[in-house]
Amino acid sequence: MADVAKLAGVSHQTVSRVLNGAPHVRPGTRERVLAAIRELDYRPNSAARALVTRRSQTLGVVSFDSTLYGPASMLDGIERAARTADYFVSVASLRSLDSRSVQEAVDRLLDQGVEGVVVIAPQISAVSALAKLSSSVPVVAVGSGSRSRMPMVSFDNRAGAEVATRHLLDLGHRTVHHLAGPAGWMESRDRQDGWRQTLEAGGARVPRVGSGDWSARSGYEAGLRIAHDPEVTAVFCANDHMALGLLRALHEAGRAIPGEISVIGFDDIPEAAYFTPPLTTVRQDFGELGRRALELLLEELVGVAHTRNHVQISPEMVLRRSAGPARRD
Amino acid sequence: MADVAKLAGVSHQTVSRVLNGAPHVRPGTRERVLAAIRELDYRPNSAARALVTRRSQTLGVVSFDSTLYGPASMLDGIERAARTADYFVSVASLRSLDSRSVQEAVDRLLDQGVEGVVVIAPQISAVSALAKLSSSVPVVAVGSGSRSRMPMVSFDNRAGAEVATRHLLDLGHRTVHHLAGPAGWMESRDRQDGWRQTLEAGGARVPRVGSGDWSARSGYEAGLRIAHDPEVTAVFCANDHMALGLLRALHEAGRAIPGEISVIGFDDIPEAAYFTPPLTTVRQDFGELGRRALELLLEELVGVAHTRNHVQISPEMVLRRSAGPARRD
DNA sequence: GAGTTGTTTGTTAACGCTAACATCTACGCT
DNA sequence: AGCGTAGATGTTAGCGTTAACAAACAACTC
Repeated sequence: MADVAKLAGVSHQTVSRVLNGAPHVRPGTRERVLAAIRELDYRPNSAARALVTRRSQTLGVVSFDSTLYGPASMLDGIERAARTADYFVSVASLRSLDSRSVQEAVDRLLDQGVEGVVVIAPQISAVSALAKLSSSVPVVAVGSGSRSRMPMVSFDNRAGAEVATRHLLDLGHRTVHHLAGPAGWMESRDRQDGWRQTLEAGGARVPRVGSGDWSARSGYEAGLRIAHDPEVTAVFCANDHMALGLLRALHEAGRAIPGEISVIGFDDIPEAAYFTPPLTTVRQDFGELGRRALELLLEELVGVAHTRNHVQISPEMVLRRSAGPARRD
Repeated sequence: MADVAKLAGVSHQTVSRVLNGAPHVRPGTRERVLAAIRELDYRPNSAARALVTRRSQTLGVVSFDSTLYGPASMLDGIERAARTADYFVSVASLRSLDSRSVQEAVDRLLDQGVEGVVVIAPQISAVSALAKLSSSVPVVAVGSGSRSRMPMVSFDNRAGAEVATRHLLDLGHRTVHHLAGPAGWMESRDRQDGWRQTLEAGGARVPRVGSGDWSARSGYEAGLRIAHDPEVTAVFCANDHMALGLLRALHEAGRAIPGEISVIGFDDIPEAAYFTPPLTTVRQDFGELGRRALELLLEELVGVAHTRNHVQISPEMVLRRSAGPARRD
């Protein structure tokens, strides 16, 4: 910076002024400084700036399995939003979701000097870990739906489950089976609750729930178990991947979809439209979720009075061909 | 830090010494300092440290569409590897893949003071942008396969295409059609080259290639076009998503798979095993790829003599049910 | 023309840390 | 005892930036 100042014939402070767009710099001077900067290919040192301003311009994201479509999309949305707000994004992905790991990841980020943290951690344990995390910086959770006091943005999983279940009931199915996600996940719980409530409200019998681990494999295994159960005419799966596995198992067992069994998923992953048959599902806009999370974090950062601590986004049903009317026999 | 020093009754330099594990600190003193650190919940300021050491402990990753399974997995692999090497990772995702965007993203990262950059940028234009990028820090490209001088790690896409094509030929198919990826991508080009060479080596006719944009939708559209072409008995798709769309279109047209048409994909995404039918494909271990890229970057960072500038990983064929023997009629 | 105001620039002092050197102790050797 | 040596600690000076203040100058006002 001293070099630039010398070349432009001004003091280093004036250089700093043009860099930061401070007022009261004569246009001619500004030009000379800019020219010197280009000439020397000068880049301000962010560490020095961070040291004196006490702002790192960096936000942290801790993510669980960023290989999955949901987390990856949220991360993407967060990054995009952060960039437009002129922040950098540093990621820390978790190996496992116990509260120690979450703590550790947040610590790591804090050590780096992030100004705020977004946690993509849908497990109940993770959120409770966060709740007791006395962080020096704002933290917002995303993708979960707990009732904790922590700021968070999530989908209305319950409402999503309701429309899916209702849709099936309206199609004439006597009841709807449910393939839930793994225990401990907020999404699993809320979707299951929504499903159950809808069944009860509709006066339908509530069958035993199966559960998987979100993977297609686990959906397949569940499918094997129910394929020959004549009771089952409609299944609401907690996510599309499991629905895919279920479809596969049903297909192998020779069951017609939706002729004999209707299936609805959750997420609307890009592939869902090309399953056999194309999957009726509940769409979540993960990118939007990430964006909103960052928005909320930014608000906390500037200390806006808590307008709204929880943001909920409504899911939207996508009708395709895997769900149809119940057979009248 | 001064507070810690005072509490422990030592100088700030001694605190620095225990923080950095410097030798010549009496165990008793170290204990007192550690206790003071815990007591005050002190965290070293990374900006100050970066300023004086000139090392940010941060690596940058620029990624194209981190929503896709491949990039997301690589990012994940990179992050994990970076963490074990005690680096932070900062991400910048691109909107588009023109050379200006790449330039911009790398600049952004550089402004932040990263010590090195991994670019997940499979487009030819991106790599050529990198080549002329005179960066002050090491850069490695990943997932591509150009012949440029830039350090990079990639899959041997050509070899992958060869085994897939050969497999189909060995199954008795007179020739193999190809559904290529979009123009401008290194993966598209290399896979297509591998396919073509194998056909030529086997004395088979080289049919016209179709091409998609990696999406299931584009695969579906291509499928619609070839579904009624009796010439087509085997298709090698440049990725699994397009294969999924193709499968769908073929299914709708009533073509039996693999009875009438065999299909092979590329990537082995987690869902591939549950397609209808389960997809024979070529597996890429994206996580491994990311890890290796980081390894290479780390080597550059410590200035190891260029042992090997290009790392290539061999893909592996995964046999499932979508490819079978040609009908003898 | 002296005082007042506003614009433009420069000077100095941090920010929190580590590197380099300086100092002080304890110990062993002759 | 005197000296050298190594270990343990302290002191000082930066790293590159911005904040706060100071100074110089121009343009007004009355």
